[in-house]
Amino acid sequence: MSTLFDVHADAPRPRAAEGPDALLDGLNPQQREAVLHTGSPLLVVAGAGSGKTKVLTHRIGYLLAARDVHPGQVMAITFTNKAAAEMKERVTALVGPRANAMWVSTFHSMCVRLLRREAKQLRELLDSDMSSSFSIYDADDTRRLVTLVARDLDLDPKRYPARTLAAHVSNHKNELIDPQRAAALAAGDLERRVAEVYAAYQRRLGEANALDFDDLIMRTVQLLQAFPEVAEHYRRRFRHVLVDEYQDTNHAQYVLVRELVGTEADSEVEPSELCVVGDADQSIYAFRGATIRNIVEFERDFPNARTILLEQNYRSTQTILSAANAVIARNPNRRDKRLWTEAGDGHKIIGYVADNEHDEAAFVASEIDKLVDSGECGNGDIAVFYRTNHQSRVFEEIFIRLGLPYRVVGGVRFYERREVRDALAYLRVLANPEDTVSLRRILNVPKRGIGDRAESCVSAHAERERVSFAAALREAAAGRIPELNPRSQRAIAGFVDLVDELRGLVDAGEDVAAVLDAVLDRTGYRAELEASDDPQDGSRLDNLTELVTVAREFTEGAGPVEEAEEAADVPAQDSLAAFLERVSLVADSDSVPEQGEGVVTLMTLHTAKGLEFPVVFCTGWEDGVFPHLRALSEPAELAEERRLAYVGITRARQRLYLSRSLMRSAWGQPVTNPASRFLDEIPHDLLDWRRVESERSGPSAATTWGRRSTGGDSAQAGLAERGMRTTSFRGWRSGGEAAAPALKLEVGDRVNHDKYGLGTVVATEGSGPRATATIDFGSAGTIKLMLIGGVPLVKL
DNA sequence: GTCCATGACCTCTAT
DNA sequence: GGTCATGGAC
Repeated sequence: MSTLFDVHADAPRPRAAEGPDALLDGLNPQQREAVLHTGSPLLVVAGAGSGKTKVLTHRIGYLLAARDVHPGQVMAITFTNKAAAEMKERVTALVGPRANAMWVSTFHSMCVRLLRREAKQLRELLDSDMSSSFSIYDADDTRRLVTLVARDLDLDPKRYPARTLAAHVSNHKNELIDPQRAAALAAGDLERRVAEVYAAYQRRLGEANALDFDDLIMRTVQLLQAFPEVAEHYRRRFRHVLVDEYQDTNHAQYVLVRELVGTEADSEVEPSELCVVGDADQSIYAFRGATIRNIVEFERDFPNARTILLEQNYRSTQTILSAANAVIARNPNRRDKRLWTEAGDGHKIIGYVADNEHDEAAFVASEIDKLVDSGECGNGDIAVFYRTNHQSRVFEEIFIRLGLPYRVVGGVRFYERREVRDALAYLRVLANPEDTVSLRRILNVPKRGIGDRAESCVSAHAERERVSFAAALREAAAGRIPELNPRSQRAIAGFVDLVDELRGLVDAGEDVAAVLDAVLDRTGYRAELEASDDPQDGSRLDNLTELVTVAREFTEGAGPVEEAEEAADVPAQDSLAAFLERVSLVADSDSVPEQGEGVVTLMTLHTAKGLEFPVVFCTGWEDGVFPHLRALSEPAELAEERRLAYVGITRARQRLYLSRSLMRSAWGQPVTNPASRFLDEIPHDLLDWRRVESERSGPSAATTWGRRSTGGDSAQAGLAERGMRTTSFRGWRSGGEAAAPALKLEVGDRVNHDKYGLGTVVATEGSGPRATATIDFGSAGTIKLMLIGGVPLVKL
């Protein structure tokens, strides 16, 4: 979690102090050309591991050091906070602290920043009372609001599930289609319904003073287009626009970039210099609207554009690159690109066929153990990848059992946990009283006697009187809704008073952590969890404590300082808004552990993009799992899965393991899957199969073996078609282990662990099968272990 | 109004 | 194997 709010302002000696040419040292000819290129739009096609971040940061450094560009004229856009923070840090290392005046941020936070600055125009554009403290709705909020809207429109939730409706609305927004045009374009029944929902949903968002993720981009584009003087202001200011991961942009983001840069036709201002970096082979977000078109057609979109290809790889061994090249070469219609390295062949790729997913996890665990024991690498050098989040479970189980420190990135995310969302909903209501979705979420949480009946009564009143839900709630509290029974009225009055009281704290200038703490206390939320005997509520409590800590770090940390230059943009009391914005826009990859943390990192292939590890275990190579079942029949989706394979393989620096399982349980049912077609696409001499068939299991193993041994032919066929997870969320997933605690420990007990040696118990938590102990093993570190059977630990 | 049993659908990936 | 929406009992 700490990486989230870290800002490293402390620069050693800026490289630029040695003169601008020092910024060109150590670059290969193509990289150097990309840094030096001046004037016309530039596309850097950067293969995996080809030093694209280096090019971006050195280019910015060179602009500042040699081309007399002021940092305030530079805007750099990425997709994750982590990437933005890294870029800022590296530029700072090159040119010193003046780099702080640059806008380096994600698409989404850049848009939030712009929209908050231009709140007046935004109000005009939306013709609503939208204030600069608008809420940001994520996928879950969006789904809830769509559910309300669909209910209002009397749509059958079976025929028109909220998820489907929300997905269609999202697609429209990514294509910059407004509700009117959606209605005009609608052909079938579904599309007409979607258009209706879209219109009503946008109206409700406006009333709630909220924007969803897609709106952040779409509204920014609309604002720049509707107010040319605003667009011109930004064009005059940002003479250099740089975009990372350009292959992941969707249509709206593409238009946004064009609006920011401007064209010759925008008479007054010369277009700004544009530099985009990307790799079509690593485009894996088509499902959320990203279109490869943007990178493929760059030269058509921006006449005079220059393209530079980076193919030399500085990350992996040639063996790994050859495997990656061979797989990606199967994709049709791609620009040929072959990664190469001077690093030599290195180790062979190790393959393993497991009997089931537990066997696969055990193999991974034992290999990790061997590698770490041999001293070849530490746990922090190792990553385990899988296609879908739920596959992490078996790895977690065995890692916990063995006391192997790990962290799962993503999955059931911290900010998606019920208790965390509840707490944040309170904060959002305090920051934005009109936030209907959040208001309705907390109305009866914890239970205070405001049931469905009372809620729909208030909601109906709001509709009838054409006032907001928040206003109707006040009416209700004042007894002006006759349909409401006195008991409900009292309960609502109590709730309104509670919220007012809490808002008083915000107005009095209390910091976010203090407000959050008060929320948890005065609502009784904390007390309810403390009183509960459900073991899950223990970790809920921990998560809330963690959230308070995050809030405190945010207040004390660099949050506001980082934006010193821009501080005047946002009213001071909006540290609350700033905090909410930050937690709304975090990405999974923002919480990837640092190598120094010494934990094995588990994550999906999607989250792995942009990262690298000395040792990579890529698991679940089975048709139906990876490539995913839903991609098998769809060539475009299969191509995207293949790019995902390419991404996974190219994350590895030294050692790569590929594994699959003959059998795995899905939805509680055992399923057998054939080998992934992508395995056959890897030249056989690059692979060293540690185990190919089951010695124990039955017929399915034989057929799978047969398929593997005729790999060459089927390839043709294929062508035709903080410590552990607990840093940010203490407590593990529920369910699973049934074993009783192997031993009872108390603080102060001395123990001996097979692997970590002697230690002292410093804390214990939970009971029964969930009992854990945090143990200080001295030089081996402080580690939290589950005390279930099988843990190699004895009490002394 | 709250609690609990049932069943659908599910998990693909995520700012 | 989990979550969430729904419906009936109290």
